[in-house]
Amino acid sequence: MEQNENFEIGFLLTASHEDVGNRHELHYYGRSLKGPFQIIIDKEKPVLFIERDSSPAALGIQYTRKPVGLKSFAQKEVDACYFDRQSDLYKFKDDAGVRTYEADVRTTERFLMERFIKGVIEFSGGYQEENGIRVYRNPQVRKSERSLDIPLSMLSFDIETSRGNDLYSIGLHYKSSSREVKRVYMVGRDSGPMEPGHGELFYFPDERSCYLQFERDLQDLDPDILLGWHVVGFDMVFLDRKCQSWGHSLNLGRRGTKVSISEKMGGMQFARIKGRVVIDGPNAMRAAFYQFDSWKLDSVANELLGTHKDIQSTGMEKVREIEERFKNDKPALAKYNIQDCILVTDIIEKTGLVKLMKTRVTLSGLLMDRQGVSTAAFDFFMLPLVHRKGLVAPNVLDIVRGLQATGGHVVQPESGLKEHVLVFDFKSLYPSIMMTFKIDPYSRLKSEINSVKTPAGISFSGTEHLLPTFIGHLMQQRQKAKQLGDQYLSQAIKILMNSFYGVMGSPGSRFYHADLPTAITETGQWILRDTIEYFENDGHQVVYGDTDSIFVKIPSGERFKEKGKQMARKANEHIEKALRKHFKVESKLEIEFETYYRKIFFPELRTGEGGAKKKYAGLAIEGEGQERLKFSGMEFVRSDWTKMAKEFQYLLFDKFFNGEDVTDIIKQTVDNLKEGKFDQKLVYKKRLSKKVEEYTKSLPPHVRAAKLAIEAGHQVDRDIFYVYTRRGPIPLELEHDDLDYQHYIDKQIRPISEVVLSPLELKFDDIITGNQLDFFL
DNA sequence: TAGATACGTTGAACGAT
DNA sequence: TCGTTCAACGTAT
Repeated sequence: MEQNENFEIGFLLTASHEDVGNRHELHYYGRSLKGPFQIIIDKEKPVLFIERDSSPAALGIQYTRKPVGLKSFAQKEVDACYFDRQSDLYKFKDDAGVRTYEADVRTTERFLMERFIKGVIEFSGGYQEENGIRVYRNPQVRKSERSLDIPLSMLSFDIETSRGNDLYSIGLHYKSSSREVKRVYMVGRDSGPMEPGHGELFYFPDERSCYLQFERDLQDLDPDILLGWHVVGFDMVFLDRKCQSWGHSLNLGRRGTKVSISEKMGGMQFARIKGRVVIDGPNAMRAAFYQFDSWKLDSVANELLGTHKDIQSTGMEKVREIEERFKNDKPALAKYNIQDCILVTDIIEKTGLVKLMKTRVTLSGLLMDRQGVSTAAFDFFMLPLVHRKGLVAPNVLDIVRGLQATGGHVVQPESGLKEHVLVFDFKSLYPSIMMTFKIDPYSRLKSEINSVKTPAGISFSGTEHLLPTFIGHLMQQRQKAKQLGDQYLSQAIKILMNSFYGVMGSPGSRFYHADLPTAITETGQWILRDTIEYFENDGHQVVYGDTDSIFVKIPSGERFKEKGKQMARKANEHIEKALRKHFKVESKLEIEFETYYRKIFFPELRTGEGGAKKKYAGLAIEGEGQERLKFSGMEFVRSDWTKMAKEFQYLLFDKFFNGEDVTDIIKQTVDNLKEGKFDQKLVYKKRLSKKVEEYTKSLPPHVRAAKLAIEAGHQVDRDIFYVYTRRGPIPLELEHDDLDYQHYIDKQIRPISEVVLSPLELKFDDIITGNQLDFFL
């Protein structure tokens, strides 16, 4: 314990690097209990590897070539080349004319991973106070065994602008464990304060002085996290352009450093900020698997917090209202502005997103702004370990794609209604297959040592492996987290574990090899088929299955919970025996009883014969015996069907499962539609996967709608909302009084109805025209 | 600032009538 | 006008 006394423990927020003259510096920013700190390392040289027998062209670049006792995956000896500057390494990689290895590994990450530092760092040494922050140059650093949950301060901001290029105001909401600040910076003549309780309002004669005060205050508050809603793509881009026009730069980083904004693929913007993590609400929430019908701030706030924005209108109307308030009621605009900032803070706090992100950092080692780059997380774990096994990995660009792997096995169900069906699930199927058969990139290379053969005939070393041990630890840790009720840790582990299979199967990873995903999925297929066969031999009917799940019919009158548990136990015993017998491996698989459906319905394929895969609706019995309708793959769960259609499908199946007449609800829905009662529920939503101009091969309805919206001067982002009128698809932003009810009958109500009508031998047209009476005559 | 494959459905586009 | 193919999207796992 004493040895810890000189070491400070902190949490890393950002990492960057820069060539300073002839040196290369790594810059880490973080926060400890003593406050924010910066660590500068200038003793870590950028490195890549080249084959021993290669002769790089002379480029006039200084570097040191050294033998290091490492080999490539193909067993070629390599030398390390150390460069003074990162730019020299890049030039060498591109122009030296020799194959390089690991030239694309970031030096900032290499430094951390080789020391097993995952977000939490211990450091010791002298520091200098610069720009109000403690700066350590080349301190002693080491990984930490201690856990650290340090509170981070957040600053949410939002700008209001005119339709054109005028800045109206900037709102700021700062929150730390000890302090809260609400301020609005407004351009224009003093028009009095905000309503009491909403914060301070300051006026400035021009945009420049308004922004500069905001920037000074932000630097003064010095938050760890910058928050906002589309804050990068809108607010920062706007302010950056303004700053440029003033000959200034957007200095929102720590120590007054500037924000650099770059364009990603697909037109999305990315902001690099030293010392502060940017959390852009919608992106961050999507990355944590949140789903909302609409990602507008108002909708998300409403669903999550039950609150509403001060201005609820959207599009042109909203802009007009903002302009109106700016002209006539600046305090009201300020109130709107600050409330948006606060909403974002509240949403992020409510979701626990920061806590989840921090937890993910401590598991993967990737800092907060790199979460979601699964390949990088895999590198962070794997690279230091393969180095210690004497190997270096290839560059990602040198990876060649092999044969595409097959996926999971899906059973085609018989269509129609079934009763008393139990669903069994393999827990983390792919990770447990990797553990059972010791599948990872390293064990593939060492397959001749204590070979284990998978059902696909691909071999791995049963003893020389790295990932299976890690997965084992993660699974244990997850179990513990669940017991302790730590949902963030549990979720973070799940995300990480689930990424391994995808990474090994992606040519975007340096550890890709076609044999890895193939071995995993084909083993999955073997196990699923074998287990289905087991259930059938045991006298049960298997009605459906997909990848890691099996749907089994049981006789009526059984106590389903006991029956399910007992069947799962016996199936596990069977699997254990089967894997030992066929492959001489110890099973790490676990199948468990998941759901009891008192009734479950598999629809007929609309395009083809037989029951559709990946689609069903069921009446599940939950814990205390409550009934619940569940839908999988059906229109009810699809975001591109209208609200009317989804509500209709729910009611329809509710009746259907309870053996009630379904014709009434169908007729009623059509009548209500025609009477205009659903006019608010007829909106389609679809994603634009590329820019509108790039749709050249065909012009689907949602793109036509988007085009109209853009022509009318509306801003269209990722999702387009539209309705069908007698003129065709029209974006929600434009006039749409002439709704085409016949379209909605034919394209929404009819297909959903027919799924349950055809097994009842009823015809949709007869029902809505009233002809179904003939049937009873 | 690249995790995977399997699958169903819709409507446009296209070619043959 | 009809049947077929294909682009596009969203979903299950």
